[in-house]
Amino acid sequence: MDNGVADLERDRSRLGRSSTAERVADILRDRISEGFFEPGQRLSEEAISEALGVSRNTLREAFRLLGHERLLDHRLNRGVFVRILSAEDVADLYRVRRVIEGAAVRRSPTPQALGLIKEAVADAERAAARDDWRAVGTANIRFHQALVTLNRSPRLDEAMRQLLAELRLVFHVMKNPRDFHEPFVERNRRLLELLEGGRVDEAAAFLDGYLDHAERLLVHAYDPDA
Amino acid sequence: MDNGVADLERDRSRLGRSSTAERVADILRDRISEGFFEPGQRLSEEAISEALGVSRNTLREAFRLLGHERLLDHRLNRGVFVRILSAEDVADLYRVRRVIEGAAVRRSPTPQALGLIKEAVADAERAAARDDWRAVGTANIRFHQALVTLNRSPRLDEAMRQLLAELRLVFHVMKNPRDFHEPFVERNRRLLELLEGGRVDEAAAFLDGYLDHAERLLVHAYDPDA
DNA sequence: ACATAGGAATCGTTGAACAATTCGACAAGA
DNA sequence: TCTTGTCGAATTGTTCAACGATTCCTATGT
Repeated sequence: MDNGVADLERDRSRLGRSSTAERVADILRDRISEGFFEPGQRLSEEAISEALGVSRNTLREAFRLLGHERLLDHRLNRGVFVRILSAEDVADLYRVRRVIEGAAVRRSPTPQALGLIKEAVADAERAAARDDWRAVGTANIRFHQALVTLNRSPRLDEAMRQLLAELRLVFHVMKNPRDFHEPFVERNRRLLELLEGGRVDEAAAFLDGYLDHAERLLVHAYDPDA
Repeated sequence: MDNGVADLERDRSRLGRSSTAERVADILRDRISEGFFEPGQRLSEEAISEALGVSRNTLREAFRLLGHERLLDHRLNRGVFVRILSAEDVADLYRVRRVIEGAAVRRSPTPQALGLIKEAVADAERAAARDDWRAVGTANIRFHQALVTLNRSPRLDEAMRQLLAELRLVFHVMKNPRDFHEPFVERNRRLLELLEGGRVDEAAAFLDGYLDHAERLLVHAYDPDA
C-alpha cells in the first residue's frame, strides 16, 4: 500500500511554519491538483499520517479543510477519497464561472487588474511558442483568476480560487493538453483587447462563447457519451 | 467563566446522528447565527467540549469547519473567536450579493423557484401583519435564498447560504429589527411581480437599488461614522 | 452460484499527556 | 511614573495509545 505515498516523505521539509494542519492541507492540495493523487483514490489516514510524520488527529483536521473545499469526499466510516466530479459538477462549475467572470468583464477595469491580465496573456503566449502546454494551462488559469479581480471582491477571488482548484481535478482527463489549451491563448488576447477598448457587451458575449466552448471540450473528453 | 456556556448542555440531546464533529458544528452554527455567542467572543475549547460532552479533538474538527465558513476566526495559539465583520466585509458581502442575485433575476424563472419566492413573500407579509419582525427577517432571508435558486446552481445556492450566515453575524447590531426589515417586505412583493412579468431589466435595476439601500442601512447602523 | 458468518482493516472518538505560546502580574531599573 | 524583563498560570497545538463501531473481504456452508 504505497500508492506513491512513500514519495510524500520529501514534503516533510515543508513543515515548519504556521499551523501543522494547514500546512498538511497545503501539501495535499498541491498533490491533488497536480494529479499526483487520482480522483477516486482513497487517502488512508494511517499511511499518510505516517508518511508526513503527523498524528492522525492533525491529518484529520487537514482532511476537513479540503473536504470543505470539495477536493476530498468524506464518507462516514469509509475514509476520504479524492473527489470525482460528475458531468453535472462540471456543468455547475461553468454556470458559476459565467456568473462570476461575466460580472467581472462588465466592470470598468482598473490598471492594476489589467496589468495582471496582460501578464497572464503574455505568459501563455510565450509558453505556447515553446510548446509548453502545461505552462499554457497554468497561465490560462492565472488569466481567469486575474479576470475575476476586476470584481474587486476578496470573496469572489477566493470563490474563484476554489472553483479552479476543483476544475483542475478534471483537467487531467484531457489526454492531449494542447488541444485543450491552445485554442484559448488567442481568445484570451482577444478578450483582453475588448476589455481595454471598453467594449463591455462584446466582451461579455465573447466570454460566454468562450466558456461554452471550454465546457463542451471538457464534458466531451470527460464523458464521451454526453 | 460560564458566558452562557452552561446553557449549551441542553443541546447534548441533538447529538446522535451522523458525524459528531458535524453535529457539533451544526449546534455552534445555530448558536452563532442566533446571536447566542456574540461576535468577538472567545470560544474556549475546554469549556465547550465539556459542555457538549465531546472531546477536544472532536470539537477542534468542528471549529475548523466553521472557520472555513468564516463564522469563526482562528488565531494561532490564541483560540477561536466569533468572527467580527468589518464595514469592508459588509461591503464585500453586498458586492457578492449583487453578482449572484443579479445573475439570478436575469434568468427565466421556473415555476418551482417562483413558488418558493412567492411563499417567502407571503410569509414575510403575514409576519409583518402580526408585528413579528424577527420572523419577517427570517422570511426575507428565505426570499433571497429562493431568488438565488433561479440560477439553478447548487454551488451558488451553497455560496448564498454561507453568505447569509455570515451576514447574520452583523444583523444583530440592528437595535430595531422593524426599521431594518419592514421596508423590504413591500419591495420583495414588487420584485416578485417584476419577475413574474418577465421584466428582467427592471427587476435587475430594482434589485440593485434594493441592495444599495440595505447595505447603506446596515453599514450605517454598524459603523455610524461611515 | 449465493447467502452468510467471521475476521481483518480502518475509521470515529476519547482521554491523557506534554510542548509551545500567550498573557497578565510583578519586580527591577531608568 | 514609565519602561522593560521575567516568571508563572492558562490555553492551545500536537501526539499517542486505546477501544468500540463500521465496512469490506473472504472462506465457509448450503
